[in-house]
Amino acid sequence: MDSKLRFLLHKSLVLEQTKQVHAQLLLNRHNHLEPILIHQTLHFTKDFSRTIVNYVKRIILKGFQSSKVSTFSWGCLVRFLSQHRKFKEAVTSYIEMNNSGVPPSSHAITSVLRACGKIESVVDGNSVHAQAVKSGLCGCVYVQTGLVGLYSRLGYIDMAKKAFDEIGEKNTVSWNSLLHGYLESGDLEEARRVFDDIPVKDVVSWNLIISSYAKRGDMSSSRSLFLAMPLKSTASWNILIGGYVNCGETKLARTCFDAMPDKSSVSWITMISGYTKSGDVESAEELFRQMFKKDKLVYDAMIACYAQNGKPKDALKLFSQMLEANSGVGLQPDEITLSSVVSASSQLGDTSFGTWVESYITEHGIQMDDLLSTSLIDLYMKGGEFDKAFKLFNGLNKKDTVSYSAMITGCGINGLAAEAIRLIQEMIEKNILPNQVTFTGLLSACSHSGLVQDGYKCFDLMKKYNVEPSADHYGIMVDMLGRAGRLEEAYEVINGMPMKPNAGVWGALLLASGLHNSVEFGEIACRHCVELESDPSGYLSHLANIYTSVGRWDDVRNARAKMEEKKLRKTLGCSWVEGSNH
DNA sequence: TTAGGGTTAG
Repeated sequence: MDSKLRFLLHKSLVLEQTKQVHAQLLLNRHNHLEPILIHQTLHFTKDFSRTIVNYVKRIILKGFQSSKVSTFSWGCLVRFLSQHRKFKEAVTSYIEMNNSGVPPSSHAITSVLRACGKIESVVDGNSVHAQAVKSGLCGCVYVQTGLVGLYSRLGYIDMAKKAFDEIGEKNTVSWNSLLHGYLESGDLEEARRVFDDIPVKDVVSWNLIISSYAKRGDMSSSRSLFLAMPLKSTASWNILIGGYVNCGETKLARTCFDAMPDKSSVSWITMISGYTKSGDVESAEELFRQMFKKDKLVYDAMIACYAQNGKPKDALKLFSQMLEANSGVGLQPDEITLSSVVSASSQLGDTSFGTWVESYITEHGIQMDDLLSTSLIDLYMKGGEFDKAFKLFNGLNKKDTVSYSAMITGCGINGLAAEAIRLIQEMIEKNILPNQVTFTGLLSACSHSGLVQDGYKCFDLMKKYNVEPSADHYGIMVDMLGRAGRLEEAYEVINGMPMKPNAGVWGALLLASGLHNSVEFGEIACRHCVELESDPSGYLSHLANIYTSVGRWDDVRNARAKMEEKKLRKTLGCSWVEGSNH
């Protein structure tokens, strides 16, 4: 029986099988095999699964007879969490292990050190270091290398160097961790020296240095090192692609993508995100379609692509496909998926979705982080559910420019100008710098509430914080002055613009001219709008309305005739193009 | 030890 079970345990198990085998173990009183079951299950689980974590945790918390076994099992769990990027949970589980008096294994220590580095927790990192010393595991190369990695990531390069020097037999990983430290600290010269000193360079050594140049936007150095390296891994290619994507060189990125021999999921995602940034949704879709096996991150990337490029309906459609287990996909969304999805529903103005997301989060144990909260804040503010928005806002771990901007924008839409002004004052006091988005929200708050004085003040504030006003910001100013009937002033603002006014700016003046029946400014604004836009009928009809309001019937007829003429020309143009195709 | 997915406007 024992051997049969052991055989079963060597196979890859999905949760249902784990449960069955576990039941059999218990039935046959083979409890001593539970740790192996845990190990195998976690070892073979490719995609992160919360149900598996919970299941394993239940077994562990029940307790084992020997502390050695407990150490082993906890180590497996902490490593699993850290490997699947659940760093906070890895640290929490490690602490839980400590609290139950189980001594750490070197596996647990190295995994938790990595996690501490990733979440940049100095306090936790230090206490793990102290424990490693106490438990005598500091002589282990892996643990020592883990310490180099931790301090490198935390930015304590001197500590990293010290830990590195203490390693008796340094392996390439130890060297790479130190290299990483110098790269992180921005000391390229020393990094280069370390790189040259590495006795046996592996792909990671090369990849680290290549990626440092790529991150700096120095693609020519990155590329020449890439060409010089002896054996390229998929990661090397991906770094190069990512570098080009970050510089906006989508075409060069695509060339690399097409040239690389073995594409990984990362390659596809990087390329899709490149198209997302350049706004080329079709190309992203094409890649997504071509992908054979789509993992969760690819779905995330594609949903984000839709959400970021003004296609919220497509984002939600893909999200529901992702959830559908019977379509063969059935992937679990996490906080990252949901933040895009919430953003999409916000664009559609569907507040009810926020409630759904919040209950989904509690039901599935998803951790709500600041980015997801921010997208919910945006959603609730736009839907006028201020209490919910403020509650989330006050609960943020770290308020930043984006979350403040979401609040201010929401205030702007709902006419809460005073609140918007209070918020920007608060953020400035906290040294959180406003950006273009913040000011768009703030100015439109003033505009919607008719607070011209405050609007000017806010506009001046832009200079103070080195935010270059865009044409849109001028547009809001024009809108604000125009609504207040100060058309002359609005026109002056347009003439004072450092850039060419766009149709939005002139459109704001035209709208205001309509509100205040000004033929003079209406004509000027309309003329510019017609020049700038391919379809002028809306502008012309607006002008016609202004003529109507002051009883200039000849002009009304003229304007309408012009509209007909343009419409006709457009139709003729279209049919000519169509005709030439045949 | 390297490479991939997220939030605010228009």
